[in-house]
Amino acid sequence: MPELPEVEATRRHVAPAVTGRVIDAVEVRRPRMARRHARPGDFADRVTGRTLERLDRHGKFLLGRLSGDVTWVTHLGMSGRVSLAGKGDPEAPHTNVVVRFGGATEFRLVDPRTFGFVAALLPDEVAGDSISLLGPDALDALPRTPALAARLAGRTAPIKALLLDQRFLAGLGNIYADEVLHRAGILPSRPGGSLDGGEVAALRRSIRPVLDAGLRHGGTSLDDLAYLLPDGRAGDYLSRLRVYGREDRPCRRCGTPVRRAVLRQRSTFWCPECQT
DNA sequence: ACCTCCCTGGCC
DNA sequence: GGCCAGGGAGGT
Repeated sequence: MPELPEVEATRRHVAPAVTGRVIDAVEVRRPRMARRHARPGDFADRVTGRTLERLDRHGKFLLGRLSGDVTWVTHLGMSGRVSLAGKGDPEAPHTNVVVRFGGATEFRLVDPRTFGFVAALLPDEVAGDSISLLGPDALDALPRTPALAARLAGRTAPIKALLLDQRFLAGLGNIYADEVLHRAGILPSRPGGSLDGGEVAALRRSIRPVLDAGLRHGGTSLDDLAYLLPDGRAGDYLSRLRVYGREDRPCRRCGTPVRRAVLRQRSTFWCPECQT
C-alpha cells in the first residue's frame, strides 16, 4: 500500500512530467474523492487554469504548489495510485480523478477503495487542514536521536502506534513500521517511553535505510497490484520484506518463525528472537 | 488515548 | 455470502 516510499517514487515520476505546465481540464468522476470540499466541483474550479509550480511531499501527502497560492493535495489512501498517460490512452478501471496538463499529459488517480482523495486549499485553509498537523517527514526531516528521545519520553502508547501516528512522524504506514522495528530489534508493543537511549538510537538509524531501500525498489506492490508506479510497473520491495506478511515463515535474519498479532486494529508482524 | 467508520476486490 | 486489508477523520 502507498506509504512514504511509494508516494516519493510516485512524486519522482510525476514531477518532471508536469512541473511548469498548466492544468487545463479536471474530471472528478467519483465525487467522494473530493469529499474535503463542500461541493465536489470546487476542486476542479480551484485548480483549472493554474500552473503547477512544484510538486512536494510531506509524509504520505503529495502537495502541489499551484500558481495563485493554491495547494493541490493528493493522498493515495490505501489502494490509490497515480497513472501518467496521454490523452486517449486506455484507462484503468477505477480511474476516479483525471487532471490534464497542457492538453495532453494526464495525471490519473486510480483508486478502487476510494480511501484516497484530492483537495485544493486556499491559503487561509492550509492552517486548518490536517496537513498542518503532520509531524516531521520521516525521510527529509527525521529528528536526531535526542529530539526523538524527548518526543518519546513519557509516552505509554505502543511504539508501533506512535510510528503510525502521522502527527508524531509523517510517512510510515503498517508495512514500513513493522520493517523498521524489526531492523531496530524492538518489539512493536513496547511503550514508547520505555525505550532506552540505545534503543532510540537504533530506531532512529533504522528508519532511513528501510525507507531508502523501499524507494530504491520502487516501493512495495502487494499481490493485488493495487499499487503500481505511474508508468505501470510494479515495485518489488515485497520480496525484500523481513517480517511484514510473513507469519509463521522464517525471520530473514535468524530463521525463527515470524509472529503475527493485531495491535490497534492493525496486523503486526515481528520476530520473537530478534526483537525485545 | 482509543474506537468506529468508510470502501471494494479478492479470497475462503 | 462473509470477511479481510488499512489511512485518516471524527467521535467519545
